[in-house]
Amino acid sequence: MPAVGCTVNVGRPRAFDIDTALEKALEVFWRKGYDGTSLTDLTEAMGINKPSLYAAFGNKEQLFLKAIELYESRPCAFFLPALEKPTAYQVAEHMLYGAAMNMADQAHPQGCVVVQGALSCSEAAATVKEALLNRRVEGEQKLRARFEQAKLDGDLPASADAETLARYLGTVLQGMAIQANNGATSEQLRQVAEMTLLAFPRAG
Amino acid sequence: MPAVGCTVNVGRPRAFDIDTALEKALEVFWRKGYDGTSLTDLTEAMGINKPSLYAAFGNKEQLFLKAIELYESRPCAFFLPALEKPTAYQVAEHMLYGAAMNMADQAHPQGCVVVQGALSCSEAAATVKEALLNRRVEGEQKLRARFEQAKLDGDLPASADAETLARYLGTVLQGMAIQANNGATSEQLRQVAEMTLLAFPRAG
DNA sequence: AGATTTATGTACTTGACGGTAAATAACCCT
DNA sequence: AGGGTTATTTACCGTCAAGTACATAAATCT
Repeated sequence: MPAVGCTVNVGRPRAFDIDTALEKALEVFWRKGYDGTSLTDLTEAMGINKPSLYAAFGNKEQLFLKAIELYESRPCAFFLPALEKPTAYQVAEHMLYGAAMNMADQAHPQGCVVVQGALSCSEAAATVKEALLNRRVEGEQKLRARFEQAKLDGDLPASADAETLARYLGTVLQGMAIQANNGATSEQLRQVAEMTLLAFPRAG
Repeated sequence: MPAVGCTVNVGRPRAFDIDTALEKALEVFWRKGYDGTSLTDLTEAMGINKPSLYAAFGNKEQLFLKAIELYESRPCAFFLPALEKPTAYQVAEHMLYGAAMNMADQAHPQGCVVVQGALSCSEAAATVKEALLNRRVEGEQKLRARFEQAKLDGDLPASADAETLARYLGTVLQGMAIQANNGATSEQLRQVAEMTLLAFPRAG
């Protein structure tokens, strides 16, 4: 008897790597959005056929949600480390420069799948739209919490409005996603980051 | 014989108002995006059936492009007047406050159809995606040209980088569209506008 | 009044969509 | 070697997509 609650090595082995397949799916969703991506787009990119996709990922919606998780853990991995920088200004700095570098990176589609994956969409995409919206809002809440902490730490003036700072930063970051779609380069986004920081309070 | 080159009043008259039908179409495209909008969505919102839609507007793509023209002439009418303000700073000010007011306005869908109408989309939407991208880039070029003029006028320092200023402003404006989709209020966007202006150079 | 012209309503075509049934293939375990 | 289990392949389902043919209705022109 195999160990309980453990995936046993029984049955025909999967012929594809589930992680690289998910990466491929993410790339398609990123370029085409949820509504714009068909199952045929997905299966072609992933190199598998539909029953394999459904067996491994559930359905289109669940596949998308899993792709988003992958996105946050890898292509968009600059976000969380930036939060841990010692001062609010450095947090903003790393976040903005990280985004500038990342969003125009030619190694993957431009922009941010959390912004552009299901912004305006059909009713069929309502769930994923909501999921993306929540991620955007949560990201900003994390920024806000970080800036509240910075006020306690004294590296933001007590008069600073953490919520507005977070929203300002979120606005620029999300705007950068559109800019990257417009064809802006990393260098051009870096200049935007620089300007953005001019409005950012420095010391307590 | 009727006047040459003039639409004559012959045949059964159209039973719907073509402008209000276009307004309705714009609203649907705005909320659902190009890929997310079906002809059924359109005909229901417009109160007509498909042959009338095709006779009046060509097809889905042409209808979308006409809706965008309407958008720029009406819901997004703050853009061009802002360009005519006397100084670069005032241009930025009016643009940002106009956007803050407009994008979260509950009288129509939130955000900006030029940003969210076909950001990530299917190949079928390639033409409209391109059209929207061009509009975004052209808007920024107009800003840039206005700021170049401001340097000549002396209300921007000669050292100012008109292109970067325009891109910074474009980034925030486009970011505001996402924010409005996130549920941000006009007041919250106004605060973002205020912060944005802190980075904007004032006098020569 | 009758011919002409244009819009409308119904019904249809073709193809793509998301999703699945059933048969077969490849592995592990005893 | 054979049974149990899981993945793959092929073919399919029902639905809805965009777009259209055709008959009919409502106006103008002569």
